[in-house]
Amino acid sequence: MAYRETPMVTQRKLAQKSGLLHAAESLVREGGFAALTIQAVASQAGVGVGTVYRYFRNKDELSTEVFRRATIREVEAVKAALQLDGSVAARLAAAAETFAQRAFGAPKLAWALIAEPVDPAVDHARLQYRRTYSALFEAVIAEGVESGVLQEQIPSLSAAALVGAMAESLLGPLDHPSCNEVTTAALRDFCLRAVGVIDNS
Amino acid sequence: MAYRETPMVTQRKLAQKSGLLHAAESLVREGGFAALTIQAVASQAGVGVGTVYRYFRNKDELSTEVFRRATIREVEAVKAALQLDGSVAARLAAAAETFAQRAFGAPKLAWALIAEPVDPAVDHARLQYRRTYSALFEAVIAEGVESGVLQEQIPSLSAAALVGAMAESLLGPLDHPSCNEVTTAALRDFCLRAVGVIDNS
DNA sequence: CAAACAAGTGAATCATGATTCACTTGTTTG
DNA sequence: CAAACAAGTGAATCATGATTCACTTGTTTG
Repeated sequence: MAYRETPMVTQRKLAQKSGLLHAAESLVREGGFAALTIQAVASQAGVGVGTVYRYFRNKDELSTEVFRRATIREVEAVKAALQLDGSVAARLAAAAETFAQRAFGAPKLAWALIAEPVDPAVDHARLQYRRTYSALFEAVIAEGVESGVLQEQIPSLSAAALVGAMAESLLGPLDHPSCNEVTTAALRDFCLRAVGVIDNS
Repeated sequence: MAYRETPMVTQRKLAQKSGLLHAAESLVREGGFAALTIQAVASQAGVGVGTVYRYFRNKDELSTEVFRRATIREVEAVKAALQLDGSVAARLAAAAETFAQRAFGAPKLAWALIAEPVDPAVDHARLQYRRTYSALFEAVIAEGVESGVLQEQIPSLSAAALVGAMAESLLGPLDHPSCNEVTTAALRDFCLRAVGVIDNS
């Protein structure tokens, strides 16, 4: 009879892979993607380097996966804010605040995801997710323009600009942590003005 | 009597260095910083690799210098626009338009300067120049806030956000070149709204 | 011209991590 | 238990460009 993987082994393999991903993410949280070497992941996870290659085809696959998982959490949080009940302006405000607050909650990780120089493969994933963010904002901006609560504009361009503004404006505050509340509010206000909220009070 | 460099030799050395920088920049214009290898620079300039090391301590010094020279041209153009006669709004509009139009004039170079994944040394220079841009905008925004033609805001944050918005929003258009005029105008309008131009017409 | 020096050369070496692979250890089945 | 297989191992190898250095060529001076 042939060898067949038992549930126990399957379980262990899943745990091992997830352990490697956790080890990798914790390295990135501490030292950015520069700290993510196969050696470091292996020793952090308490296995040999060869073992890492049983779970990931190569380093790009591992780093990209770490990036993807961390970024998806952020995207989902922003997405949830944009889908809250409320006016277009209120939802955009919530999204900007969510993005900023979460970044301040894990500054090094935020920096790694947003701006650290990384391998081309990870950078490619970064561009993809910028487009994902952009698409989320674009939909809400388009809705606002159509319903007349935002000024006339090209939603796709405004959305990309918004993503750029949110990312770049946090770079300074992220490593000179001043008053996060004030920064968050200022960024939110910048975004609201930028999309031209029509105030009919 | 000791050997002493004659003016002719000094001349030739200056020309050689400038030739190497030209060769390097033309490589970047074509293929970004990824195309900037010492081998390529040497063969493009028609010299041996060893010669490159007589003019630049190492690769970082060369790439950083190429980046610096190209970026300074852009910074100066934006600076000039911001120092034009005219209202705060008009100057900010001119700056955004200048930035966009120049980017469309040399898309690959713009991409290399703005967003290409590069060595840490070049990336460090990039961060520096983002701060330079930011400082230019910050001064004008602060002026606008003080004179009451812009809404209340934190000039340093708004300035950084503006720089991020300009950079990010062009990334898409730069490689799917659509109608540059429309994009430029839309970016300008975004920036003007973002800084809260108070319209007292 | 020849001594003294600097510029130019490119094959060989180095540096940094990723990746491999021959081997060991653990699991499954009859 | 032993055959059949997969997981785990880490020292050795590889890949990619940067960098060096022993040597050649050109320049300057008396």
